[in-house]
Amino acid sequence: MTRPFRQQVDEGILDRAAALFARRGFAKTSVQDVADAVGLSKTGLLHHYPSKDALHEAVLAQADTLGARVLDQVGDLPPGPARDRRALEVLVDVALAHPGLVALMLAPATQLHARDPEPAVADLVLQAFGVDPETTEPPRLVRVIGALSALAVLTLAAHARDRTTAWRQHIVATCFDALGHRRPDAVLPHSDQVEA
Amino acid sequence: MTRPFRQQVDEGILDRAAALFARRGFAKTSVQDVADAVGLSKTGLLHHYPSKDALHEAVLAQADTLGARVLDQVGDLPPGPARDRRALEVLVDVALAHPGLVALMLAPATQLHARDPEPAVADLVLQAFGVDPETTEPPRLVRVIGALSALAVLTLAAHARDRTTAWRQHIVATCFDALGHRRPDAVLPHSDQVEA
DNA sequence: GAGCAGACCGACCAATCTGGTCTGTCCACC
DNA sequence: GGTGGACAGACCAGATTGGTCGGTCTGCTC
Repeated sequence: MTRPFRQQVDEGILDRAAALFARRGFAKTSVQDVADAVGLSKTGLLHHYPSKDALHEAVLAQADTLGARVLDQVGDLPPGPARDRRALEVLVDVALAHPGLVALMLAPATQLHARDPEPAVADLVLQAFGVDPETTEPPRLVRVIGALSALAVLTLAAHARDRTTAWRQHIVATCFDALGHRRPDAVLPHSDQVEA
Repeated sequence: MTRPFRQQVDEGILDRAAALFARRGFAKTSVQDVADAVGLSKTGLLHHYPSKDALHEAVLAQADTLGARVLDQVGDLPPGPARDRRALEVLVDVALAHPGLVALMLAPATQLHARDPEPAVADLVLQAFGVDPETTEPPRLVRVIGALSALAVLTLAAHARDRTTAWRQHIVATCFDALGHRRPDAVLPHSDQVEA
C-alpha cells in the first residue's frame, strides 16, 4: 500500500502542476505555486521532483503518454461522426481523471493566439480528430478547437466541483454538438465507456 | 485625429492587458509583460496608465462597460433559443473586437476551478444567458459554460490570425450548437448583425 | 525659430520573489 | 533503537518586480 500511495501523490502533483503550466505557462509558474496547489511545502515538493525542470519533464512525459493513449483508441476508425464521438468520449474520460494534464495537452491548440505557447503535445489529440492547424479548413478547424476548449474547461470545472460522473454525459453531449454533426439522436453511433 | 489615435492606443493596451490578466491572473502579469504585448517599453506604458493598479482598474471598468452593453441588447427577450442566439451574436461581435476583454469577463465563469479568480464581471454575461452558477441545473450550466469557453478561445484565435470576419459565422454556429437547441436550421430565429 | 507638451525610452532603485540547499523533525517499520 | 522516507523551516544568491528620474524626439503654436 505504500508504493501505490506514493504513486498517487506523484500523479496528483503532476496533474496540478500541469493545470498551472497550462494556464500560466511554465515560466510564470513558481515551484511555490505548485507546492501550494498540492498542499506541500516547497521543500516537500522538491523531495518528489528534484528540480523545477525535472517536474516539467515529468509532466510533459505524462501528457505525452495520455495523448498517445487517446490516439491509440481511435486511430483505426475512419473519419466521421462516429470517430469524433469515440475520440470525444475517450478524451473526456481521460480528462475527467487528469484534467490538468489534458488542459496542458490542449493548451497549444486552444491558445492559437499568444506567442508563448508551451511546446506540448496537442498534436496527438488533434490527430485523433484528423485536424492540422495549418491546413484544415475554417469550418472544421473552428468547430474542433471550440469543442476541445469547452472540453478542457468543463472537465477542469467538473473535477474541481467533484462532479466527474454527474457531468460526464453533459460534457460529451456539449462537445459533440459543438462539432456540428447534425443527426437525429437515434442514429448517433453508440460507443461504450472507456476506462481512463 | 490626434485624440482618436490616443484612444486607439489606449484601447489596444486595455485589450491586450485584459488578455494577459485573463490567462495568467493579475498578480502573475508584470507591467513588462503588458508593455511587451503592446510594443512599448515599460516606461512608455506607465505613461498611459500611471501604475499597474490604475491599469487594472481601467481594464475592469472597460470590461464592465462591454458586459453591460451585451446584457442591454438581450435583456428584454424571453428565455429560449432565440434569446440565446441573439446573446451569442452580440457577444461574438463584441469579442471579435475586444477578445482580451471578453476573455477576462468570462474568466470567472470558464475557470470555475482554481481559487485565484479575477473578481471580474462574468455575472453580466451569465445573466444574458439566464444562468446562475449556484442554482442552474447541470445540463444547462454545462452547455452555457462550454459554449462561452469555446467563444472566448475562438475569438482570441480569430483575432490573432486576423480572421474575424471569416470565422464569425463558424464561431456563432459552433457556440450555438454547443448550447444544444435541436432544431432544423430553417426554424432558427434570425437575428441581424450587431455593431461592436 | 523659440518654446512647449506629449509620447516615449534607458538607467536605475529598493523590495520582493525565485529556484535550490542545508539542517533538521516525525514516524513507520525492522 | 536504528534506518530511511516524507516532509518542513531557515536561509541564500541572483533574478524580477513596480516605479522613478532624467532625457530624447516629434509635432504644434505663437
